[in-house]
Amino acid sequence: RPTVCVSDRLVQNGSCEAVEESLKPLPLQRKTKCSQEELGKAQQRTNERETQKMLQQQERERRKALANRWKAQRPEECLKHIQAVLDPGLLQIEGGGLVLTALQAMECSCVIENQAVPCSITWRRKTGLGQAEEDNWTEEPNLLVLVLLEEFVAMIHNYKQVSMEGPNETLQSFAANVMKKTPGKTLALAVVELEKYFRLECCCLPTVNSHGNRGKANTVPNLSRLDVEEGLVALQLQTGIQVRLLESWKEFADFASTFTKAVAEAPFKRERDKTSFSFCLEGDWIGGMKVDRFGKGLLQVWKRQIQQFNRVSLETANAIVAKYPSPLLLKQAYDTRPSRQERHNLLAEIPVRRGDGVTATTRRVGPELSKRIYLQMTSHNPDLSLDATG
Amino acid sequence: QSSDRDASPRSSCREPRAGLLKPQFSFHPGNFDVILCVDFIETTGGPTSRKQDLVSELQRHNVPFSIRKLHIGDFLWVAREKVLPAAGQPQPPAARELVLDYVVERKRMPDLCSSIIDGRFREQKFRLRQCGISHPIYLVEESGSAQHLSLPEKTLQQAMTNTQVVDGFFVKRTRDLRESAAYLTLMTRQLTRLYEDKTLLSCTKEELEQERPLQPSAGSCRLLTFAEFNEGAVKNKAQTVSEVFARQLMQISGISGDKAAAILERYKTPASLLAAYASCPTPRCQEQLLSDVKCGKLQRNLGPALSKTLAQLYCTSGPLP
DNA sequence: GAATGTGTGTCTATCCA
DNA sequence: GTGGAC
DNA sequence: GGTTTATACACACATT
Repeated sequence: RPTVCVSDRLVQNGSCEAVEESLKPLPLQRKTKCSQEELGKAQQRTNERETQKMLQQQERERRKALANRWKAQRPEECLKHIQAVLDPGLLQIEGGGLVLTALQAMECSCVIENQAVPCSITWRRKTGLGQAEEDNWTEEPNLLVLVLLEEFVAMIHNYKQVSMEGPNETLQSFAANVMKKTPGKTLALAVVELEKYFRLECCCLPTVNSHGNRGKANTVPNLSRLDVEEGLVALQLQTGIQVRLLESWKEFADFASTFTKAVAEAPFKRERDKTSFSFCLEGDWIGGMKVDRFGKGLLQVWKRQIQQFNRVSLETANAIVAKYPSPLLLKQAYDTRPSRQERHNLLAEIPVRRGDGVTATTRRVGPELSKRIYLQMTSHNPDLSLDATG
Repeated sequence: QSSDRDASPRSSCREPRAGLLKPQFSFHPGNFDVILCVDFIETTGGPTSRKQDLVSELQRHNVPFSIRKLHIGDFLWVAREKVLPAAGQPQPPAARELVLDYVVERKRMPDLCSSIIDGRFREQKFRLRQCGISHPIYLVEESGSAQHLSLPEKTLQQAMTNTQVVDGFFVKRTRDLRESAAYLTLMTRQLTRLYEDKTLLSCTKEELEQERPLQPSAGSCRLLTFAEFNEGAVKNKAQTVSEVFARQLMQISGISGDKAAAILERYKTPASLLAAYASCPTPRCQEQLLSDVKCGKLQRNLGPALSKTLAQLYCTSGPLP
């Protein structure tokens, strides 16, 4: 199907049906016994009003709750409903405290908990459904993991040594383990002070170590930046995971803050993208025409409405609007044409003057555009394709 | 190494048209090469420019590449079938090409700035998201981001992280053009390894949109022909009545996407709206017809002012002011 | 939305009869 | 508890 | 006669 974003908009109407339901039982009753009838009427009115009030209040409260939840996702307030969850391992690293400081400087709450993944950050959002104070949070589908420099270097090195297919951990296996522990989450990695490692690797002699398998065995000699890039590209192509290389802990703190903001604003932006028309962002899109309270400018609006069709030049729109200076006049013209062919070609022969003076060539609107405009003005099928060759 | 026919800048930039009409074909392992495609703009900034450095770097790394006019993205990779020269034919038949599932948008910091300001940034991301390629990549060159750009450093970092977190794009940061070339080189090599053992099936965009069950780990994958991809990124898509109606509504100031959608929710077509206006017993009723249409977030009234303006537009029998 | 600031208009709230 | 406010 | 208070709050639109 064509790329229209008229797509899935929320249809949020629960109130109308209920109201109509309550208004239904109102048939007239014959007068037989005055007192009873009066009583019944009164009862009916009372019940009716009670029902209406109840439903109205329920709907109003529901709408307010929904509105508040939507407001909570706006860029300005969304951070206030977010809490960042830091693994204590982060704070035990030198410079890890900067992350806590940076996050606390933002207007989001911040807690330290043991995470399933060491040195990771996750985020929670207040649902807003909680009438009881606090405690209902939903996990955001994001996970940011700080990879210790030594482990990162080791994993790059292990990937380089394709010969040894032992238990040596690579970025891929590391990522796989992380995602196994946190199903359904989008993983992002960060590494700090890799450049410092390279500088030390150059200046100082390579510290040759026994090939200890597990992590803490440190710097592997002769790791080049190319090796790192190789490993990163491999990780990208095999898992789609991206690794942020940072020069300092300050940069990591800034990145964590930026990342937090992005996570907080993500639902808002995604919802907007869903429920907005794609053509608003098209490069040649022009904003609405200003029109005063008595209709000055509506002719320009009408002309620009004609230009919303594909392949309509300014001159063509001018010609059509000159012939039919309002939508209603065009519709009435269609109504007075008895045959379908006449309606299709109503605008086809309208002359369109192109160019200036000597080079002026006069053509016509043409049957193709004429038909498209006819279909647009008269069809009751919203999904009808105007460009279909039928 | 395998220097491509199109690798020389002076060689022809013909774009293979084969494949558009062919319903389906496939490449089998060993019968195709992976080639990096470079957008024409990335190499022709003029002789005074340093754009040729990229070509030099790619040539220095023996990267098989081809320079073309890409209608979206700056780099991508195609699998080109190996064609055997037919007997007596000076030129082998036109090689068919399938575009791999990765596309790169290169952005230098000044470009990123201007893109964000004039709104092209969002538009590009939208087009990349639905161009038919599953893995868009933003290649950002932060050439000493300390430079005074028209936007603060913090803003740009936020934009890049948003692209990663919100849009789900892969964001590769690079220090300069040389590192970018190195990245493209590595990508080319590893993509070659990734795809060389797979069976590549040609596929249309429509088929791809309904289901793409094959992830890059499967033994085969369905890919667009380069011709369909590149043409599809520029051609005007078919319009529907409701889409054009929404665009028409938004021609008047004050009618935004949410407002137009709310109106469309009640009257999905110009005909139905005109019919509703015709059913109104009084002009007063016409003015208020859309006044209580619930708009946007949750059910905010369109209001009497816009309702009246719309009534004027669609109910005025004589010429419009 | 990049981020922030500016003006149109509705919306919510009172007070009071 | 409704509805207007100049 | 036929519009309407007063404040807050959005939204559409315009700028560094």
